[in-house]
Amino acid sequence: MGRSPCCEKAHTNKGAWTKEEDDRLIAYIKVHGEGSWRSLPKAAGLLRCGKSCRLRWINYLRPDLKRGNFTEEEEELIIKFHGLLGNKWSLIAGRIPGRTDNEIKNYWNTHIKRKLLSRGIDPVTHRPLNAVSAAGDAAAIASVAANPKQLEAAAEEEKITKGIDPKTDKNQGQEAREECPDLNLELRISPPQYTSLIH
DNA sequence: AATCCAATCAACCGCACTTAA
DNA sequence: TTTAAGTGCGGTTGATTGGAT
Repeated sequence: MGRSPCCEKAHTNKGAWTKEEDDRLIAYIKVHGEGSWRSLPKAAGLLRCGKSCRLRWINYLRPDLKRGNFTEEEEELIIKFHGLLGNKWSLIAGRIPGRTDNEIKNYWNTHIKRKLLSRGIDPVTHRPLNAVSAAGDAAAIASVAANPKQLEAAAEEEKITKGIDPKTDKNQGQEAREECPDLNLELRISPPQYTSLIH
């Protein structure tokens, strides 16, 4: 038969959360803190699986979440970090305070992707869609050159953050190898008009 | 007024990765 | 060292909403 679900409990709620469930989850985490997601639902008296509780907390109930539309600045940051990191939504979210990976991913797929396409930019490679125009490339490269420090700093900080934790030492090299090699070759960002906003 | 259709986004699923035993 | 349990990520789905016909 089908693969067993993450929680084999038969009477487990799914779908949208009710106010009561939210309140229970918030109250429980206020007292006991985050984590131990698997045992949390039972302890908190919730008929949910741990994954569902974690997701609800991380993406919606956490008190440090920003609400409302993305600002121009946030959007530009997302585009830049996506150009740098690809679809590493949690890494991108780590650089945009108060925003979650899910939120950023949704926003990318519904708004930014479309916007880039309409500008003739490939949302995957961040390069011009059509025949590679030397002029277009030059402009894109120039706009990166306008603020390369910010991007470098982001990449560097990422490494440092991981490096501080001795447990992740082993993985660090691997990850760095995955993310950094083509940094300078493939990086493209949107038109120069935005660089003024960043400075 | 009724129906269709596209956009949005909260939530789910499967799997890769990490940690504990 | 191996293995099992736990956690987090990214892709995807589906209910809802709002605009168009």
